Amino acid sequence: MSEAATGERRQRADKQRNRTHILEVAERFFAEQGITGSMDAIAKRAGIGPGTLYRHFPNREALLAALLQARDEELEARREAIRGEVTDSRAALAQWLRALGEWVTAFDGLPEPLRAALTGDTSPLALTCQSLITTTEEFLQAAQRDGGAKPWVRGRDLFLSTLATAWASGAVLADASSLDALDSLVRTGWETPEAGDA
Amino acid sequence: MSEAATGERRQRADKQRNRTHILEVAERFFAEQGITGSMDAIAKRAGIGPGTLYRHFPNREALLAALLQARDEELEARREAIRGEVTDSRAALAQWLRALGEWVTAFDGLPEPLRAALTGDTSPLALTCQSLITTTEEFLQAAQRDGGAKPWVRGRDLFLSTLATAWASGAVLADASSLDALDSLVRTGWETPEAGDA
DNA sequence: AGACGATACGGAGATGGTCTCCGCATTGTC
DNA sequence: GACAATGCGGAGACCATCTCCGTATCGTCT
Repeated sequence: MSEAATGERRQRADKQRNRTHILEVAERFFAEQGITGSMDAIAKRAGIGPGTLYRHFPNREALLAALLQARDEELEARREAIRGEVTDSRAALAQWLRALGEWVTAFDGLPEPLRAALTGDTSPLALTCQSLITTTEEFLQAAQRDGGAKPWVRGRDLFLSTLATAWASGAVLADASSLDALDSLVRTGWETPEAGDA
Repeated sequence: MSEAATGERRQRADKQRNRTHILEVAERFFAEQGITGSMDAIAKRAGIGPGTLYRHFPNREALLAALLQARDEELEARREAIRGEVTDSRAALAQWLRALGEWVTAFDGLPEPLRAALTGDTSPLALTCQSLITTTEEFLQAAQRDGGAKPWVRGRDLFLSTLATAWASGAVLADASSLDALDSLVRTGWETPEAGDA
């Protein structure tokens, strides 16, 4: 009864094996085809039946949430790196937002369910979003204390902006300069003017 | 051969009747349910078969494009009103962007296909987008001539920002202040600082 | 090792959506 | 009133999501 401590029976070995295998396959699949690809196709590629896929992850969102949780750790590492290396709080916020932007562009179409998670609150993605907003809030507050960011801006708004920019960037494949333009548009929005700015 | 001038045969009366009827029904439907609602449901509500719907509009985008073309006229009227009434070019641009933002929120989910039309270029919505970008460009250039907008901003980027803001605003039902926050974030991006600003 | 209960798997199929095809009805003309 | 030409309707092909249950596999207990 060693598993009594966790209150749950230990799960079967094949189940665990299947779960990690599904995640590996889904990660490649989403990276290649975007997150709207057919679920049954993922099951087929993983060599399992649709029933098995859906027992592990009851819908696309749940699968996505599990995938992102793994990627979350990379982002946390990035956060710690920025905290350790970047002393200027304004630059730190900028770098964090950049990291966030890259993270959210990992899979094509990812911004959509993340935005939905902000309203739906019942989504398994909601937790991930919340933690990202919190981190953004921390960087933002530090920058605001040092006068590097405008005091009325909120972390949630910056997160939404990042999401929106990533969403829009799906349209600028042929025109990468638009992405930079949007980024700097937003950045001008939260940053305080440098001394000597027009 | 009075129709030879246009190069086409005059279409049957019932066809024309059906077309306008479909448009009326679809407009209400999209306004109520958002643009992702079932096409067959629209046909049913219009009292016609799906085949008829698809013969008039081969897909959702085509239907949307026809709908927006009608709404386009309202927006053009708005544009002329701004041109006539607002003398300050900076304020004119701001008002135009506001009108654009409202226009694009008329149907829930509209930003998505509009963004897609910017890349796909084969979309029937591409023309509409292009004309909106052109108008934005005109207001922007006027503002830039008068020193009211930063010279490096492009009309296309402002249009994308408006789209992105409208997209994000789907997430802020419970929190309307976020929408204002995003708007002002973007506005700070393109506007030149007023004299005496921080 | 063997047998038994619990657990997980697989895939057939229910449901719902997009879009097509073709026999039939409606229209406009002579 | 008859005859092309044109448009209509809806059955159904196709694809996606997600469920259900008979069957296979696993872990355990003797």
